[in-house]
Amino acid sequence: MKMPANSSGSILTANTGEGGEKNRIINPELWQACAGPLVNLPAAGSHVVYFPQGHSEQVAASMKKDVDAQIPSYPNLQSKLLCILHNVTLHADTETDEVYAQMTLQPVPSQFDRDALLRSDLSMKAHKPQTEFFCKTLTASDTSTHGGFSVPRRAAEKIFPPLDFSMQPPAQELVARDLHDNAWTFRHIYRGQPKRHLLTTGWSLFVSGKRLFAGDSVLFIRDEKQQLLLGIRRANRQPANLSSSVLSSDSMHIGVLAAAAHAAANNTPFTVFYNPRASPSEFVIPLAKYYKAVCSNQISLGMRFRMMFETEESGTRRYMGTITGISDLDGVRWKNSQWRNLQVGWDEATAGERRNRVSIWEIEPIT
Amino acid sequence: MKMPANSSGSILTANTGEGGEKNRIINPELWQACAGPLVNLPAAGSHVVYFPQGHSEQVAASMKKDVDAQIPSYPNLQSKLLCILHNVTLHADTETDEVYAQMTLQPVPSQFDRDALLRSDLSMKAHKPQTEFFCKTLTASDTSTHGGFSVPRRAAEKIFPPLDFSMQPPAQELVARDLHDNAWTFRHIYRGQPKRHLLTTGWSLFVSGKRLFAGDSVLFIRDEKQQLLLGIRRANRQPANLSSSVLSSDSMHIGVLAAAAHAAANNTPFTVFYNPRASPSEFVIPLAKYYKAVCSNQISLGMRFRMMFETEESGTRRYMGTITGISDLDGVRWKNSQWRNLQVGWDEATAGERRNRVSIWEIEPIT
DNA sequence: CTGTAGGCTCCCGGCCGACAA
DNA sequence: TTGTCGGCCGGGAGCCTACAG
Repeated sequence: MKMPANSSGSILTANTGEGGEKNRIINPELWQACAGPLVNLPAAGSHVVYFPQGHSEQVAASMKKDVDAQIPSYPNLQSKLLCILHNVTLHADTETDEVYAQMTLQPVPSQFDRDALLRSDLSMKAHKPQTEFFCKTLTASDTSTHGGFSVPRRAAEKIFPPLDFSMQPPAQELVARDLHDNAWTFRHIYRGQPKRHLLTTGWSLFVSGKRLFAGDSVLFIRDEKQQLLLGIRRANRQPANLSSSVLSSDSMHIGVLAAAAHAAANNTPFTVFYNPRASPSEFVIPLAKYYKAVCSNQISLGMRFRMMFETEESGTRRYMGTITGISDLDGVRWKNSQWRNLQVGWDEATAGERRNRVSIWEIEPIT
Repeated sequence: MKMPANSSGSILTANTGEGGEKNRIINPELWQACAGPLVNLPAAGSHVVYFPQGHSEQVAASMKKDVDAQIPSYPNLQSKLLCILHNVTLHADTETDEVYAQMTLQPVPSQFDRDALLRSDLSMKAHKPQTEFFCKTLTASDTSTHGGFSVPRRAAEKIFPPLDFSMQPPAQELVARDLHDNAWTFRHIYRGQPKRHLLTTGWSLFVSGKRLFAGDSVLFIRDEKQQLLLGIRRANRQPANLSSSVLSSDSMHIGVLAAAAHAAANNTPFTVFYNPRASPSEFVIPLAKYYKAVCSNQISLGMRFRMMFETEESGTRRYMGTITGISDLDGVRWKNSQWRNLQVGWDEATAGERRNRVSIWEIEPIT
């Protein structure tokens, strides 16, 4: 297991995977765009708090299977581990383009470390401004074999190179690279009555190559070098890697807990995968963020708060809610855990899909 | 976790998976045909020997990643566990059609149990005769969009319903069901100069639907009800589920060992997946087969033996070899393990791809 | 007996504007 | 502003035979 010494470096270091992925750097801006606006990975070298319970939840979500009563509890494994984050690498599944991050964590004795807190704090402030970016959910027409892709006007004007309007009709060839650095070329044309931006030749190859369907999203960004990049986000349709056919979900859950327990007992490094779009919540939290929330938020029943959510088109908006209870999510295995121990209600009735349990560092109290 | 009482029943019980797979019975004959002629699952209710080391090897093979030195050793976990096999269910990956079996094992105190041995013995004798079956490796022409599928003459005559040769040309519609019980229809026609059997209309849909390429194999069988079934076997091409993006391979290996260790310590059931075409060797061995080998085979250096292998077209043949050494495969974690502790050489020089380590129950000594 | 290639047909992939939400 | 449809053209999917190994 490698453990590079660059604990400073950039916020996101992209790198090769465990398996076959060639030695290819994943573009961090594109990864971030695919992961969504709420995702903010902690910096390599900083201190973090790791929640095995949350990790287990991600496994459950990926397998579409709840934690089984068979799973032994690990009485020596605490509900949170203070760790140093040695390494963060960005990845994308070669088959599905699903983005995920690999993190190497090493538990450290949990004595207060002012220096660690400061460094963690620094990494948090480094949240980059959103790059030039647009995201569109594909319509039936966009994905049918009958035609091309209808580009939203603003998107085309903001992201694509300007067309030469002296041509009749104005058109150009676009080249955009995906997470695996594959180049896709499209004919971009401005035509029709009324006039509109369209991607024609090359588009259907992309749709079939990525196996996209109506409801999936495509996003374009322009990176710092003015290069055009594109990524995809699949709709939350069912057929995920349901059962991996390699390991039972029980063994997976046990693997998560046993690996963390072993690492905690020996203060040795261990590796986790964080899958931002599969997981309901981040389970590796910057130490500074954690401390800030725990120290400053005085939690009480009836307390009002705001919380960020991602919108349909990859924006953010805040919803307001009220704390209705404080209790263990799992009183048997994880007693007195802070993982989603706040029961909440939401102001807006449409909030059916929002979670009814959150952790303290996810919310902003209203002062 | 269910634990049905039918410890007698049929050799192979097919059932639903952990995850979403609908409540669908996988046809045991088709599963067996896809798994290959050497695969012989132990019967539910019988006693087996489970080798965590072999299980770990399967995980490594599935991830294309060797076991890492980071994995803690489980000193309390023996290299073999005597278990009762509560349940065996057959599965096929919804995406790839890869066949695998889920087994529920429960460790039992390892005292000799004559009754268990007998029952295990019974299950072994029940090896069914091969059903009517053919298997063909797809050629470039079979998979090109230019044409259909050329059916080997003997195969068509043995498996397909007879054609009405009064027609000009003789033709019929075939319906065959795959592992997921999806029906595929093909036009079967006998034409050309010289005459031959071909599948035309419908064939290309099947090829693209299953994402088959030249080198992959397709197989047809007729089950007891004279129904036509078809399965596929992919060539050993690289892009497997390299990294699952859910769990690090370290955690997977730990999960395998920790689950087995926990089950062994408490005599509670645990679940494993056996993937016949990914794994180099079976790691759940019928107790009778194990005992027979251990008791009757007097192993010595220089001993001659035969061993079964699968041929190109899903037949079997024996190769001869000599035992060249007896030693631990992994002297650190698995001392004195019988898992592939025999080093061997093969008579035929072309045996480059054959393994140089085997376990005692895989070979037949030459008397 | 069966793999590949050439020929031929026609279906549907894919580009267009019309129209309406 | 943009989703869907009807029109329409051309390339390639797919059925056939010929030929060779």
